[in-house]
Amino acid sequence: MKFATWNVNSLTVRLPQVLAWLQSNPVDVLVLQETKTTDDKFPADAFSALGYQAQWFGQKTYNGVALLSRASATDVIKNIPDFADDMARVICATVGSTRVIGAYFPNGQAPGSDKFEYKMEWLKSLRAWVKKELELHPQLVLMGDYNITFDDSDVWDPEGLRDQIHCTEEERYHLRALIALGLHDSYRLFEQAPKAYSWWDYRDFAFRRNRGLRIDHILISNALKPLARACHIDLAPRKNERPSDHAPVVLEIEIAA
DNA sequence: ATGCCTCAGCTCCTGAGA
Repeated sequence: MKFATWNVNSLTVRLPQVLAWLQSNPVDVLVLQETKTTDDKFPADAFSALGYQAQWFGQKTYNGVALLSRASATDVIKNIPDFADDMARVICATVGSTRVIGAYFPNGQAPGSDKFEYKMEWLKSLRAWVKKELELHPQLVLMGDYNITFDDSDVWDPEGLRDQIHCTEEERYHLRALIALGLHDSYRLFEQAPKAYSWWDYRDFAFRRNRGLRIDHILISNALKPLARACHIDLAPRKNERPSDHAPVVLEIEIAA
């Protein structure tokens, strides 16, 4: 099976690119972030025409997530249970034998800000919930736009961005705490080229200069780790004419679809 | 440069993203 995550920065703008990408990359599960559209406008028919079922959870202007799958998705959860949130950030479902969580982690804006505080609270609640999900579902994939780098190797300018948003010790603590639940950064299970990123600022020719961050991750549980076969970031969509600022991340894993 | 680009919306400016 192949699992992928992509922050599309408006599904309205990016729908043709997502459909084209799925046709050349027929993954089994794709989770989307920043759909930025209300549920009544979600283009479910366009995905079903390509053979994908969809689960979606959106809102006006900001946030919004979706889970596309070839096989049917069951036991769907939207947002973190027991965490009151007016932002649409999480979609979770069982696909085949695997529990899949797609998440759009809060940005956090700046250390010390109210939004940073919200990010910390959200991360704490996410972890408590994922812990329970792992107990119920040993085969689990947690993927999405984490808005956190693991370490300097995920950052184009580690010195210049030290302690800046996405690179603070507090954020990285929460990321390591997720790992400590029994999860693995599937990207680093394989040899990767240096300076590999999943997001580049729209400004200042950042993509052309490869000034980016690796903030989109696919974490897999202990039970799935020995089955992982490959993980890569697909740079092709970032070269499109009107690209998202994020690139998709794809995991290949030896489970029957 | 509290700048640079992109997107949504009470749209010709502003807030937010990362």
